[in-house]
Amino acid sequence: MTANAPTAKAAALLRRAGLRPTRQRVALARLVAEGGDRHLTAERLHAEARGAGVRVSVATVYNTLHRFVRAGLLRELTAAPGQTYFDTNTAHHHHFYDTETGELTDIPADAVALAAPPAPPAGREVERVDVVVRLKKLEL
Amino acid sequence: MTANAPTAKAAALLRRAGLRPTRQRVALARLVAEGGDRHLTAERLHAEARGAGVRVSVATVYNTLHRFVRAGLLRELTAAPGQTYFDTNTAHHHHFYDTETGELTDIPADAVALAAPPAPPAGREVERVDVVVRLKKLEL
DNA sequence: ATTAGAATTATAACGATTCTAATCTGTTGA
DNA sequence: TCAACAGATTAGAATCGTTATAATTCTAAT
Repeated sequence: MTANAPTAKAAALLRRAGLRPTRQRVALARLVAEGGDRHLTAERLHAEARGAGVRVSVATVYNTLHRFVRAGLLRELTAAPGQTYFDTNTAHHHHFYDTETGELTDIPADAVALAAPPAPPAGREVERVDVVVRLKKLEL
Repeated sequence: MTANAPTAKAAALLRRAGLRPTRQRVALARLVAEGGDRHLTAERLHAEARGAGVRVSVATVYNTLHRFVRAGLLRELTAAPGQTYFDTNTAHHHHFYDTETGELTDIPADAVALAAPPAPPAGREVERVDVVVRLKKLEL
């Protein structure tokens, strides 16, 4: 039996990002990478990990998610108060936010054209531009 | 001595909005109206009220802010997790968000031109589009 | 004045997140 | 190979902003 391939890949990914490939990080990286494009909460990822038989604490899930963000593996996303989403799609794009369900859906970056906004104040530069299209129930 | 004019104005505003002009609401409405365009937190408004000698509980500040939002007197604003801002400028506009300080600054609506985004899913319509330009410290 | 309904309150509860301090693990280099 | 140190993980407590509860106090209309 050779070494587990997806695990080795995840470990390599972590090493490249300058993160020690611990058991927990490798497991979380795999769940993140293999889940396709989606908008994860810490709670959800924790539940998935536990469900997959990975022993990991909430604190570690939070720490790891934040490290992944700093490493560019995830993007933090604020659409609603009291819920931080982690977007596995790190490419430039925007979101629909359904105010009824709390669901987030991607909008391709090129579907939203932006004119140049005012220059940022002194000593600051634009990190990124987030567009959130808030959806409500259709009223007749 | 005639009746206090700003107080009477605030009471009339509340009545027009279908809200009973209680002592607390009148005081909060005055603080909101007289503070100019800004981005308030519940905590800040509570502190201002207490500082102005108004006896009001946090619960009432939250209730009142939400009622003001429903009445169109304020706009709720989500830019960072764990902090809900209430914008006294209810006109259509966007924001700079300073990731260092948490400070919000207005961007006029016409400074950001949007191409039509994809059609919303069935049964939904666009409530509004929020653009947040996230600022970071200038790197050399 | 009375009264009914609405608003306010203190306090407890809540969910999401972070902190703490102890324990464990991965890596390095002898 | 293994000792040792820095870094990572942990359970659990603590903290944050916010909301619920249930009793009390107002407001407005009679």
